[in-house]
Amino acid sequence: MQTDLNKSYEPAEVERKWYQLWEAAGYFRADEHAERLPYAIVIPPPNVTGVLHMGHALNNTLQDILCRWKRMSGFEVLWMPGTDHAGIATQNVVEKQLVAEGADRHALGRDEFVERVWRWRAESGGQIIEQLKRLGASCDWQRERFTMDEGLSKAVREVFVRLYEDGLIYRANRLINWCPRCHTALSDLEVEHEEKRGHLWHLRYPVEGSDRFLVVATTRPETMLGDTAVAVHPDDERYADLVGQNVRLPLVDRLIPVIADEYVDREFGTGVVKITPAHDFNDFEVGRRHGLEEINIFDESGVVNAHGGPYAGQERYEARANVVADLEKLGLLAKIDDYQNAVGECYRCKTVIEPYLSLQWYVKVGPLAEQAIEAVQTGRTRIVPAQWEKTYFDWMFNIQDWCISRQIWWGHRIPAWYCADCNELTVSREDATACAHCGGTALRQETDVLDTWFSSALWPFSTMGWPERTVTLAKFYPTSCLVTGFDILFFWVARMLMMGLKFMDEVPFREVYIHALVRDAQGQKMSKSKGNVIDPLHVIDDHGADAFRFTLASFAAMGRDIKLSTERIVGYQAFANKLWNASRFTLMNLDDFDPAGSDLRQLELADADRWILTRLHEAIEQTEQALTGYKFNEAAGTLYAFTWHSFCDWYIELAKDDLYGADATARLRVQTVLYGALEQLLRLLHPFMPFITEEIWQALPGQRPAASIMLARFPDGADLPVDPAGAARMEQVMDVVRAIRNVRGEMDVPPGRKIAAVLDCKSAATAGILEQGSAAIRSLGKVDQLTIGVGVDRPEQAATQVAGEVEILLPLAGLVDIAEEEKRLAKEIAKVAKDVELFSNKLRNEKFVANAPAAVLEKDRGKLRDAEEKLALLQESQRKIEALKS
RNA sequence: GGGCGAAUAGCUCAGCUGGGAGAGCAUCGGUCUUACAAACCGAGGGUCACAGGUUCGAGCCCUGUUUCGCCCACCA
Repeated sequence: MQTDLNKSYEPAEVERKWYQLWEAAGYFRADEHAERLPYAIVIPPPNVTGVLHMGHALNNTLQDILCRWKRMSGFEVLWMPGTDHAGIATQNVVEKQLVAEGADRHALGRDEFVERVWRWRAESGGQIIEQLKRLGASCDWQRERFTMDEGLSKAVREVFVRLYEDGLIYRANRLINWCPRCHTALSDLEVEHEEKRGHLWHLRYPVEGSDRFLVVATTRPETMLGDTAVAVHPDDERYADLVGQNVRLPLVDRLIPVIADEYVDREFGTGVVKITPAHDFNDFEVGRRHGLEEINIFDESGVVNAHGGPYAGQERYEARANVVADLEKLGLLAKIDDYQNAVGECYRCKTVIEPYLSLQWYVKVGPLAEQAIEAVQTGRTRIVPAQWEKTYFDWMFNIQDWCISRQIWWGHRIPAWYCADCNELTVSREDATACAHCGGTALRQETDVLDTWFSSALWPFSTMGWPERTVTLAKFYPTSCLVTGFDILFFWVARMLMMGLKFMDEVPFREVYIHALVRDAQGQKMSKSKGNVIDPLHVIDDHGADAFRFTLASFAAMGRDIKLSTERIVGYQAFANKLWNASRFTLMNLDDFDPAGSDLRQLELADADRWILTRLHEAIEQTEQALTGYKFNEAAGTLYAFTWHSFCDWYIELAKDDLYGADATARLRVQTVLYGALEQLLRLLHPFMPFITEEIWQALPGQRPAASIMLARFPDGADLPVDPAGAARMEQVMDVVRAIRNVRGEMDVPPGRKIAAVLDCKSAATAGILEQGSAAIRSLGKVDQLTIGVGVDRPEQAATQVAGEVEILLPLAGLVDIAEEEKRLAKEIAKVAKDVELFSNKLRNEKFVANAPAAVLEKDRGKLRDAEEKLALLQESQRKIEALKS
């Protein structure tokens, strides 16, 4: 007995070997000219700055499972990979480098800086691609794209210009979310609201020409420098007489009006609100309604500007402290309450957002959203699990125009040029050289770049060569499925739907599978910039990629959070090891076996064979079905249970008798079944555990139908001889073995100790079945003297157990003492008696009998019958034991 | 302020359209039985968060409550 497999499974070497081979052989490549039906997935492009974290690992494992499964199922599979330029995140990374070198981007200048970012990318960007390969991702790497590629940039310009020409892109001077650290505008989505402890300051504003004060409540006292009104509710009688009058704004000594506006909540605070149109979204609206001046008191770093008078030059929090102190000195600080409210933060750097008045570019999303809503409503794109459709609709129905301009340097520069001569705007696909309006050549390009998500939104078609009408697009668009986390449902999924429908007249994907997020121990979302990531590469190093992938697949069912446990990974590592050893066993016994010379379907099978093949058939069907419904955990569970508990625990053990016996025909039969079952099992497992399955598959004897398991066909249950009756017979034999083991275990009979057993059957048929399975009963039950029959001679002193139609009698002589058996019987009887009680009560219930479906009734009646019979037999034994004792 | 999710064995979690509560790990007992001690055999362990309701029957459906988490939102 020998095998090519090492004594223990060493993932590192195996993984490296096969991945290299697969890639070199071109097995990941998609052929757009192929006849086969297409199956396409575009990868959610990780940030080029990214390092593989648990979220990526889960996301890409699931995609790889789908791709490998579909590839094996006969589809032409395109898994399109690539990375995202991640404007702000990447700029931040390079800026930090510059700072470390004692430089900054402004000193470098724009062109130089952008050059530097490209260089950074060439040198250290995209390491995540290599990490995805460690995971086993079968992407078509030759097609790898980057959102700043020439082709994708062309797509971005085309889309921008077309949207502009359609009136769906416009500029507006509004209050936007400004990050004072990143120095750029952000979209609403890019602001994260964080509940924070703060204060509510009550400030007293003197009413002009009176000795009265109006007390306003604010969470941001420093913004009072930019107040241009004080507002009360129109129906608030307390202040009715003051509307139209002025208050004198302290510190800056400016007269501002008291206005009335519905926006004010009379119940909150004092019912008086200071209005700072340039630094608060509500106040901005109020200001526009009342024609108030908008005084911007900050510069782009959040430092008070010249409008802040004496506070000019102070950072906003410094100014806050000083304003409060100064007001207090003047006796104008009425009180300070503790207060908790949601503060907006930059999603990239967590700096508190400053509402900031500026001129920005917007996409008018209403018309685009309409189509995208309809596409999901009509099922042209299906979101799985469907609960997310509600979230999608809620957002889409209330969607706001999208601020797309960013004041950073790394990204797609907006293709718009300003004419110095006529002041008009030229928006152009090509770099403009002359004004489209006056022909002037004194043009200056817009310095803003586009939101990174603008280019991401085009990903499903820009990566396939759009705006050219490529063969790739014709073959693979719309894609089959998008696999992603819910955190980017709005950022990305919704926008891809809008852009796909607008520019391709077709949804970008037929299905969206939304999986849970992997969070850290605190339940915090893991993210690239937070630095709270756990390195999946360590997991792969320690436990192997296959075990890791299998773990992730098993976790995939969870609603929203996944807290990865090392224990589970260790458990699945043991599973990989189990598979490895079962394969070693099989191979050890196949040296004289040639698969070509023997066919499963031609064999005269034994019940054990029928049983394992029937179970395998079920496992195949269940796996297929689970994957179709994106129930990765169910598929993993099915495979785990079949492999370990059916194939290893039972079939391999059953096989040993025939493998080591004298009957050459029996040996060949079992070899054929072992080989066939294992070979199919490997293919079934391959999408989940690509490396170990390939390693074992390649070690199998004989000729295989494909050069790699990843090119082999996914198992088809129809190829297997299925025999439920044979399987059921085997189950009867197994029940007897279980019963014997149960008694042995309960009585602490050492596994090495052989015992005698008498099986008293109710029918000759049952006796016949057990006779067929007698070898299994002997070897698995560790029985040396076995008697099977109907109404056989019963030993005087015996431990009794009942399995279906069989009474199992294990002679006690010399085995254990009677007291032990008495205890065991009492326990067993109590258990069965509970069953009898349960079912007889149930069946005595007239309403139950009247209402329950016939099938349920029949089942319960059968269970009651079985329990009663079992109870009677056990009680009979109990009586005998009692008799013996006395 | 809306919306969503979670609550099941000591731990981490499954449980699909309602029909006698499951897995892995951990625990206890017995084993180095020639693929595997990363293993084998056996056992114990749950008022399915709480309170009502619908039903012959509820972990599952309905109502309410509590705790935790997330998303969205312009109440200073």
